[in-house]
Amino acid sequence: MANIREIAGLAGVSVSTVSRVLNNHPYVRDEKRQAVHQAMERLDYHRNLPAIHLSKGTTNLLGVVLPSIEIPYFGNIVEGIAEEGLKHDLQLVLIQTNYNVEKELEALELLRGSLIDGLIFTSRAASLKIIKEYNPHGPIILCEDSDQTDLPSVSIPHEKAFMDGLDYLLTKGHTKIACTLGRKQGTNSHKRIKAYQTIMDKINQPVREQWIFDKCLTIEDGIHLTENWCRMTERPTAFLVTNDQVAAGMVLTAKEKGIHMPEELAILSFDNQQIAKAMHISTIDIPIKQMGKKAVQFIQNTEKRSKVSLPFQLIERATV
Amino acid sequence: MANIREIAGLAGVSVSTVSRVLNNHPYVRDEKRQAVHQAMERLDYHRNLPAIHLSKGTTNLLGVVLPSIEIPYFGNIVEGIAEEGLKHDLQLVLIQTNYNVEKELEALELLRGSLIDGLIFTSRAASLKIIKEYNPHGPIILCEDSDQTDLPSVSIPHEKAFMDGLDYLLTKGHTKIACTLGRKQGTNSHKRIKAYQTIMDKINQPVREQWIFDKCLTIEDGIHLTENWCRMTERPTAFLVTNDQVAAGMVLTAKEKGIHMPEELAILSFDNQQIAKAMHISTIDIPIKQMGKKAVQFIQNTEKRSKVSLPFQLIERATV
DNA sequence: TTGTAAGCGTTATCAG
DNA sequence: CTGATAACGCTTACAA
Repeated sequence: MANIREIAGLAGVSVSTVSRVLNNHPYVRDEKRQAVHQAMERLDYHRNLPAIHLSKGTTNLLGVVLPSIEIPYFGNIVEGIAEEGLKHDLQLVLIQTNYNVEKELEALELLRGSLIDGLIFTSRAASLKIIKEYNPHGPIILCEDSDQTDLPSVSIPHEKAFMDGLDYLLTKGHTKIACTLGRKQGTNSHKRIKAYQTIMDKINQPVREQWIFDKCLTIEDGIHLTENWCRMTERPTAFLVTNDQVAAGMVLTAKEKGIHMPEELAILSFDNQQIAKAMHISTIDIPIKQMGKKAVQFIQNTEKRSKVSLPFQLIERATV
Repeated sequence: MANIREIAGLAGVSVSTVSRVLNNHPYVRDEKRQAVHQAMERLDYHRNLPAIHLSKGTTNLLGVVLPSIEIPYFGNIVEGIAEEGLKHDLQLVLIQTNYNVEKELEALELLRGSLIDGLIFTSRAASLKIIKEYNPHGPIILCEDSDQTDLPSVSIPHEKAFMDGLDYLLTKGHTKIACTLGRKQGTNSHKRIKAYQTIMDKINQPVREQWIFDKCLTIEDGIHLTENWCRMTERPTAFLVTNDQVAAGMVLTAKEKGIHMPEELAILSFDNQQIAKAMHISTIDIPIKQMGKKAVQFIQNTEKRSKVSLPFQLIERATV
């Protein structure tokens, strides 16, 4: 693999000149520029990225932490990040964690080790305190409804959205409402739980712990949930669930069991993916891709606010 | 950011010694090792990855080319790659292409530029000829049912699988069979088309070009397809479709329109994702994750064959 | 066991 | 406009 020095030799110029033409600097006489180009052609020259990275101190690589790529929500964020990243010539390094703190630390070490210029957490298990310690090494963006302002964050207002969802169920006559979460420990889930408690208080309903279902993320989970619901002695009449996948699983199973929807069982979910539209599931639209894009804009310093709150929208369909 | 030289100075040893303890080399007296560790602690030392990469000539970074992360099939492959990559301490660099050849070339340039040690094409638009040219710069693996042997490939035997699927539809009494593809130009699609032609010939049916639907990948596509089907003058009684998403869209719409399945319209798909099970869709299971894993094993030289053919399995459910 | 020194391939400063 | 030359931070012969 020819290097810049060999090019310089063959072209009869100095390495600096070669570097200049490589980086499209002005102030290079055209003859020399041509000579360099020819030499590069002749020796089939191609730049060595790690060398450039070392010399420059930056890599144009962006780290993305996500629990699992198979959960559409995260896939969508990545899609948004990729789309916006493309504009800024950024490549993505994916760190799949399954909410394993160790893996998240590895991602942070990539930042500290200067392999990536910035890091986006689509979700996290590690504590904010730890994450913040890495901030000096590069921008870190959180895709969550965060109250702190040390780290930029982008999200919809989950508490408000969850309250709106519950209110909607209320107006439809439901008071016995259950809900599901993806991961109770998450920031977004905390907001959702808070909203749940607020509304239950407001309508003088007890907060039944067993009506807050944790770890519900997939169609499969939705199926089990409906089966579960059938066996319950005291049954909620409505569910506000994690995402459209869970809702889909619930709806499919409910239909099979001849459960009347939405009279007997109403379901409202989050995300508004294709599947929700196809199955006429009432849902709260989240601009997921947009979140990814905004996150990149934070990295690029295009976005100056420390917290961006994106709009959500309730979509009325057939399941409520 | 402290570097190896400063550590050496503080610890009273040479840089080589520091490097040795950094890389767990033997032949370092314990005292010195301790001293180095202390110095690293004191100066909060952390290695600089690009420097290591430049020096070593490798990066432990693996490139993954995929059209879109939102198509579950590709997401699954990536999941498999990530899982297996984890074992070998590989990080993933994602290159989303939307079948844009330019983007694929960029990925190949990352390989040539020594940023990634290997590259996996989960699918491709670029010609084999071009891709092969980059092989000297690192291993390139194709996730497709390829006939060439210059580049390692991993796939199910698509022609056989498609024929089996068609045969199955035949045994169920269907002769007027249509099919859908994700992208006609793809290698896998070619195999599928070939199988389609073979079987249609065998049963003396014409190959109706308008019964081969291209660009069918999503639930939405499936919905349109059924709507389309309703308007057709001559209707197929069965579809062998790209994937479970398309099938799901078709089934949902068919049910809404009161179309009798499988009598009036039978559907067989590929992949066997959660949604297929949930909706009782008959499908041909593909070990997608396994494909990703095998691809990584190729990169790691764990797999010596040039072509790996994985088993598929027809899953009988309610739509045929 | 340990140290010296020569890379790895660029960029960037500074003098001309 | 151009060229020396010193970084960038680490690995790895080779010697000792």
